[in-house]
Amino acid sequence: MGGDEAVWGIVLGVWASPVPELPEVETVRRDLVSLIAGKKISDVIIRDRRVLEGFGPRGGPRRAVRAGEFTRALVGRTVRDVLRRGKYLIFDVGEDLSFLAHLRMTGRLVVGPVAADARAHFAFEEMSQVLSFSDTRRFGELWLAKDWRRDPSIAALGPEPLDESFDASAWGRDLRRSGAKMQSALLDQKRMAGLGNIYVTEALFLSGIRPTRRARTLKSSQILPLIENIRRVLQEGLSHRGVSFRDYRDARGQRGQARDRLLVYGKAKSPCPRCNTLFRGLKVSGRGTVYCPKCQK
DNA sequence: AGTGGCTCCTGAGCGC
DNA sequence: TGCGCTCAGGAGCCAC
Repeated sequence: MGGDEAVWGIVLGVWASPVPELPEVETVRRDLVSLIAGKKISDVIIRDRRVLEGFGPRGGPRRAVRAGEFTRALVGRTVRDVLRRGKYLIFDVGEDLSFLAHLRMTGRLVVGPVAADARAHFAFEEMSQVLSFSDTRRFGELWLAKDWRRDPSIAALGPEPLDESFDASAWGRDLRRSGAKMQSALLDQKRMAGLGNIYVTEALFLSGIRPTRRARTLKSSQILPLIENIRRVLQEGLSHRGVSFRDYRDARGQRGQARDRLLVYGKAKSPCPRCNTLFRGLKVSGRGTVYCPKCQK
């Protein structure tokens, strides 16, 4: 961890530990397409088999994984493409098979020398560098799917906010029928895929909506601006290659620069740039958020 | 339907 | 200096 990050934690008065969201995962995806698309997998090393098991009820393993099954299924396959749905990465290795990755909180997928802390890594033919999956907190997962669109995690996801086909009016109607608080509503991956705490917090600030505001109390005139602001913060994150506080890195191991663009996230007790009122931090349904008590209603 | 609480895990902050 | 406690958080699942 770099010293500047520690200083930031102190300056902000909050130890923000954000995790990869849509812009960060999309940045990794784009990097991976240029780095490994078309490459043939020559070996898969699983150093920590829990990376394949995931978490089920009471934290137990979600899937039974036979030793070697994952490796045998993938060796000799070519990575045809790398796709993204929400915060999930999908490695297309054939009509009949994909492998999926979720970085959860601290996961990294980096192409380079084998990472010292890699839980797993993939080697490719005619390529000296490997794809390492490192993950300090070990919440991340890798798993196989015959048809990724039918994978239960993927199938449950809501629409992609940056898709051209995103149906704003249907989404708005659905949102305004929900009794959930806005912070929870936007974090719900079934309602919209890809948002996490950072971008939800930023989008609500830009929209003048309190995190605790009930979705069904929004005016219909607030829906389109909200969607525009969600898209704006996601695009801003994307164009600066994601927000790095502590753990996030792109697939080349580089930090993203979008942290400098954040207006509210992690800035509790700082003055609002619009009205100078001090931002307030609070928990909404177990999630930390920050808002301006004057600008956000 | 929404929420709270719990699980996985580890490192940072903090009280003493 | 260092130990032990608390907290954070994505997703899944359960209870209310």
